Amino acid sequence: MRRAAAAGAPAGRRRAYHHGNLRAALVAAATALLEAGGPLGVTLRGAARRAGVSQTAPYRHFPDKSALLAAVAEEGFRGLGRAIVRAARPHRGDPVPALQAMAVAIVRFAAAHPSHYRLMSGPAVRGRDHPPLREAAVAAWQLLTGAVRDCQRAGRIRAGDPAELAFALWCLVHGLAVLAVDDQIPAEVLHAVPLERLAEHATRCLLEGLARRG
Amino acid sequence: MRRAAAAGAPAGRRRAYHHGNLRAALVAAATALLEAGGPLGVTLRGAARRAGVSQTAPYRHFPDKSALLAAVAEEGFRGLGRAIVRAARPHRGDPVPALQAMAVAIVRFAAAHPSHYRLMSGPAVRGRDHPPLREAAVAAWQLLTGAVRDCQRAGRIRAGDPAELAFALWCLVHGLAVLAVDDQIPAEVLHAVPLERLAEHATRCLLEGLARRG
DNA sequence: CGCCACAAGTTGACTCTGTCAACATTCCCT
DNA sequence: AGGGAATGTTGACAGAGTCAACTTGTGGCG
Repeated sequence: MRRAAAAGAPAGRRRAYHHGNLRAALVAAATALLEAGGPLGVTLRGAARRAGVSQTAPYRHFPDKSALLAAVAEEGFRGLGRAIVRAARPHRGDPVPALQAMAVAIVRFAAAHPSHYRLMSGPAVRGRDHPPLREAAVAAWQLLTGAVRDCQRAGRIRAGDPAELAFALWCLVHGLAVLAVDDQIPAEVLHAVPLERLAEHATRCLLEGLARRG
Repeated sequence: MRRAAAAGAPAGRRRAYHHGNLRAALVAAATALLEAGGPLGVTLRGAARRAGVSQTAPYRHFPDKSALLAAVAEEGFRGLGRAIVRAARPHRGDPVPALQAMAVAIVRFAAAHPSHYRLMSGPAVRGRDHPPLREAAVAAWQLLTGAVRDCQRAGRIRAGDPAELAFALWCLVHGLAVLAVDDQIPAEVLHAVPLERLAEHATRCLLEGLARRG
């Protein structure tokens, strides 16, 4: 029973054994399932089916289901990081708008990939159990801290531990993203103002509070 | 096979049929499972076992598992509302500290009942599908809006739609709560400042931003 | 060049879950 | 007292995660 050519995985440096990079194919399959059917739609067996292998083949690459989910979430954080960087790029040398653009980008990312964002920030995967995930998440959020530091250097945010100040912004943005993703934003709020405006508005409020106190 | 006395449910007005208020017993059992084993530990059959009935008995009271979870989440929102009210009580006539105390109470509630808070704000139950849940959630958050309105009346927060202003605060607090619950607060932040201080700090920043602009 | 140990994948099974259909029991109202 | 509806049980099904044992392909070593 010969398998009919690898499923188009981008071929890592090491031409893999039987399948041609099953690991990546499984992550891709799980991601597809996630976007299609939400966190509950992701299933080890389903991912295996979609990758064209038997149900237990994934166990050669992931110790259990949560490891697969962690890999998917990790990829998500990488994507989030890219989105943040991309959003900040046009605002070089203008730290406050850059910070604002980053915040909006996070909310936009969540809205564009709700299931993915839910997985990243949800209980299905505890970051502590998966160091690479942890690192990817921290790296993404470090971008915010860096931007806060830039604002401080420009005198647009008061002095203080940038991590702590960025943390407030992080909470705000994450909270908004999570509410959006969980469809918990009251209709009367959302009708009045589109999501991205909400993000701008809220972050502006906080930034005014974070500005140098007179 | 006679059942051995109801399991101590608080006995509603109508002495129930066989079990003695199975519905409430199931919600209690599911809540216990939730607190013990997280969202994944909650199981229809497990709740039934814990309530001392057969696996399919719950279907006489809930159309499916998510309805049970919704009832648990609804109860959670009621508890959250009580906690908020209780926190604000000592600050009558002092709207800003009251608002701050409410914000802290929300974070404290989340930290005290992490799995419960996760369920309330998670994907397991979509509020849209369960009107009572929706209402309980809205009622809890309305408390924040009311407190913002009080602050506006006292001239401590600038004019504007209180729902919209409260929304920013809501995002901030919810984001902090969710991060705490998901164990995603960086250790260096948490070590420096305990959770409740973080809540105070963040809300103060936002409140300063929400104050009358000069 | 041939062989062998190991990595990668498969088969089959077990337990647990949510859910349905059919049946039994108990309560309340007339 | 009796009947209908509310309540609960038994038995079964498919699909999930996971383990043990087996098979197959791969690269390295003699």
